[in-house]
Amino acid sequence: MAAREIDHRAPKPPYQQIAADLKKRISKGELEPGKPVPSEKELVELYGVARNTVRSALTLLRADGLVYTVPGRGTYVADRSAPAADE
Amino acid sequence: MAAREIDHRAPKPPYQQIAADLKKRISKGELEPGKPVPSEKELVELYGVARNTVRSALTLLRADGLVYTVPGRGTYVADRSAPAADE
DNA sequence: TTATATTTGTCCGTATGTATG
DNA sequence: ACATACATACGGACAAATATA
Repeated sequence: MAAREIDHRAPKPPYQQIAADLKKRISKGELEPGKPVPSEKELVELYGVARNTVRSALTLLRADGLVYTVPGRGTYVADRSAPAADE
Repeated sequence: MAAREIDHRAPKPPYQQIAADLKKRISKGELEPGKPVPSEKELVELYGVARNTVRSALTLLRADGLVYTVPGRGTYVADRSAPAADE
């Protein structure tokens, strides 16, 4: 998988572009429920941004309930049948 | 107002301690709805942490709908009658 | 138990951009 | 143009959780 392009001069900041890209990959089924999203380190290399930027993107996906994270293990695509609204 | 103490060795990380402290001050009425929370710069000096740490705390309060932020102006205590669940 | 590797969690310092007044 | 305040990003560091050897 080639590096995915991030436009640092686009109106949308990189962390939002990355979040949108990952959302698309999830909705397309490229990233399947229960399976891990690439590690932060891999996403850093994939998008060519800093780790904090990747983490900001993942924070958005978590807020949307699209993924969940297990410390020390990784971040996984959430199961649609278990929506995480709030609480 | 003396510096508010943050325990860097406590189980809760500083940004959570700060969020909890600000929540308490809001619930006590020390920080009133519609009125500004201290600026990030002031919170940095008050708690003796980095700006990013203060911002992490404010992000939690925003997620709880307790405060809202206006770029270039400041962060304000939300009005309880207008709860911001999501969207 | 200890050690090591991987991954996420937290924090710091700094730089630059955007919005407001 | 300037000052203030928040937004985003970079890079680096160490801690904590997990898994494996």
